[in-house]
Amino acid sequence: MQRRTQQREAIKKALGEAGRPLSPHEILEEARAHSPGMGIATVYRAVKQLVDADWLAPVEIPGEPPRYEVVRQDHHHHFYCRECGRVFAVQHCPGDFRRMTPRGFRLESHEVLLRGVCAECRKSTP
Amino acid sequence: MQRRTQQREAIKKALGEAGRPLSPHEILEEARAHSPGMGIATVYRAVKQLVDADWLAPVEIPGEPPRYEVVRQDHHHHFYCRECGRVFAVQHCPGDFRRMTPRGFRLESHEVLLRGVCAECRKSTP
DNA sequence: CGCTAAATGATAGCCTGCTATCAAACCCGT
DNA sequence: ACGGGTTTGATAGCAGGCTATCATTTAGCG
Repeated sequence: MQRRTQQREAIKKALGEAGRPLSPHEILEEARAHSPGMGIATVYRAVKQLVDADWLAPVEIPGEPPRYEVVRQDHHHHFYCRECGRVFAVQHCPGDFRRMTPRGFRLESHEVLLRGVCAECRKSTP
Repeated sequence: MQRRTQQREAIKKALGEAGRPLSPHEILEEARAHSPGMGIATVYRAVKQLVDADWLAPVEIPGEPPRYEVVRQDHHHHFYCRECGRVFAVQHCPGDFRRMTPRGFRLESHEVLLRGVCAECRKSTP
């Protein structure tokens, strides 16, 4: 059976507090604040379990390792900052993707990725 | 200076005739029809040159090797068939991404990826 | 407590996509 | 047709992200 370990708690805490999707390495860094000495293997193991348990959802970005965010009900998309590499959730999906789908194709889902510079990076590098 | 070789011509022909973005391995397969015995290294070399020359544009898909399509003027997006893995260009971008951008962020570009099953795969696997 | 199965950390290994290397083949101006 | 620099094909090597392995530590039931 599943045990409640210091490490897994630290990982869940890190993801919950971040408020944005984190990569495995970001998770490791944040979680080490609560549980020093944690190894990367533990992060990968915990992430796999949490995804299987529907507590985490992967956020895929081309050419980047996946980020993971705590699952939420609302439909939303993401913003990728090319300066710091951080990913943020954004609201307001402009639906209307049926019309884009070619005749005869079955549309099952869609992804929107915004790219640019986040507010924090705009300040530091104007 | 740049020579006009059978292989590079075959690669350009394959990409031009495909009418959709191709991965390096797809390019290799198609180009071998025109130039048997071609090696994968030649494909990677040609693709790099053609991208630099603005004749090809990469199409990035999370967790997949990039596809490459002949550059075109119109703004468009892509459809990924989960059955055959082929990528297709689609029209009708639902603009309106300013409204999605968080306050203070600078939006520079956006990507829309539709996922589902293409017409051909719908027929063969209903 | 004491025990046992679960979890951890370190690290070697795997996988995939891509690049470097180099001898052989080829393009093309002369 | 010649010759020299370009291109090619084969393959070894690299990089990054992830998984497997295994001795050690630990949670938590009894």
